[in-house]
Amino acid sequence: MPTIDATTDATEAAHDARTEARRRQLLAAAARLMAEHGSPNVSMQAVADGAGVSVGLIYRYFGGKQDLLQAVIVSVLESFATRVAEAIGDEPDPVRRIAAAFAGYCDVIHDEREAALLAYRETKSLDPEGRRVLMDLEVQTAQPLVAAVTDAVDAGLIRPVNVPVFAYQLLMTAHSWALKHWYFGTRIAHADFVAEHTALALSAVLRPETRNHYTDLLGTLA
Amino acid sequence: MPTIDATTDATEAAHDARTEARRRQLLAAAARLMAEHGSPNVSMQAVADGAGVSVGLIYRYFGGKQDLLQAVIVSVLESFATRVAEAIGDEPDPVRRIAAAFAGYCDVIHDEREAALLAYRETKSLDPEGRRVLMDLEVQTAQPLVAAVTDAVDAGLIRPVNVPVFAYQLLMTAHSWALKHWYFGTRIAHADFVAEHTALALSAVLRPETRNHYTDLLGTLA
DNA sequence: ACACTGAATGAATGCTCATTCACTTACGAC
DNA sequence: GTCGTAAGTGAATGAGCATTCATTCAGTGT
Repeated sequence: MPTIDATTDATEAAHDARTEARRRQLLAAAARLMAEHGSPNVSMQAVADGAGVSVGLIYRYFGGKQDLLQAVIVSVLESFATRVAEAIGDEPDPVRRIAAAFAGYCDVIHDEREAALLAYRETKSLDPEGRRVLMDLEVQTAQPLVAAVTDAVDAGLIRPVNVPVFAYQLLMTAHSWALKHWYFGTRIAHADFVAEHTALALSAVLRPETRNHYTDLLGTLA
Repeated sequence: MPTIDATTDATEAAHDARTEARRRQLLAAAARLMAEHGSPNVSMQAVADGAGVSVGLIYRYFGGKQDLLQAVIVSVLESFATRVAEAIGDEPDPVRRIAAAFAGYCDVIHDEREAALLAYRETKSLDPEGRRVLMDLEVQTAQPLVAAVTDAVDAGLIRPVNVPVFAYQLLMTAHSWALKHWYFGTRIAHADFVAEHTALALSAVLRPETRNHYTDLLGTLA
């Protein structure tokens, strides 16, 4: 039995776990502060204080402020992608899968409104390489929706549309809950917002002969 | 004849004109630089250089950096409002007025893409009072669209919808050309983007019996 | 116990930048 | 021409901040 290897493995695992925890702790503090005040208005000292740690330590985990900001945004987008994937589940009907994916996006945005805005506000100040990563991630996140729309078109359930454009329209609608919360927030409840936009989007593309299968999704537009 | 008053009036007018010109010159330089690099990355020195004046002069025209930023965003939104109002013209058919207003928004956003993004990115760093002003301006800009949708509903041309939500959906779609230009820019021409979204939005809400009046706007969804 | 390794600290460094102000220049009134 | 007022200048000030690094601390193997 390789006792030595086992010990080193165990300690290494413990080490990695602690490192990961620290990293997450720093990211969480940075995300909270940057979402609230904007990255340029948050000093490294403030992040350190927020995490209950000294400034110097941040530099053991991140290359610098730029790197920290990028890591914050990446972690936000990754959590979005994960949650959206979960939300869709295994709905077989492509049209209902569109609705489920859209609702998933909307709910994630609703829960992480400030974080979503952070990504919009601060992306510009990243280096080109960092921006590319974020764009890739976002396109990834949109993939389930694109797939569902493609399936619906292929199955003849909806009229032919420009798939990437239609799918991104839905994505942007979800984002708009965060971007224009000051407007929508006082005019409509989130659940109604989701229902209304689901109905609008589907009403635009459903074929007349398939509309009556989805009256539950069309609401007053049925 | 009040010669003295006339002279003072004339010189005062000339004075005001020069002051206005300077102000615009400074705003233009600031807008260009801030749109490109983001307000926090643009020093007052850089704005001064960009406008070909000295730093100190900026403080004769604006209270400080914060004030300058706010003035830049306000001027951008005001130019948007003006251009949109022009674009709509006097189309009598409410449905076609919706289409015209939407196209107007889209064109303005297309022409001033960077400026539009500036408003999104930097609003957070304004004081609450400044933000309120910007929100008012944006709602003003949306008014023609809200009015057109209201008319269309009242005239029974489209199904009843949540008017402010539907109108803002269109506004956000126009904005999304700027927000996601990295995505749409390589996938669809601007004119096609406008046509596709006009068709989608109208297809969602037009009554079956009125659809055939607007086949030109519905394109492939007719 | 002891030495060793890496985690953690926080004061010191050096830079950038907004803002000020003592001074200069341009210009209209007389 | 010359006086007064307003426009314009740019070096100096001082605050804030990212980043570094000499030092301390804590845990682990022997």
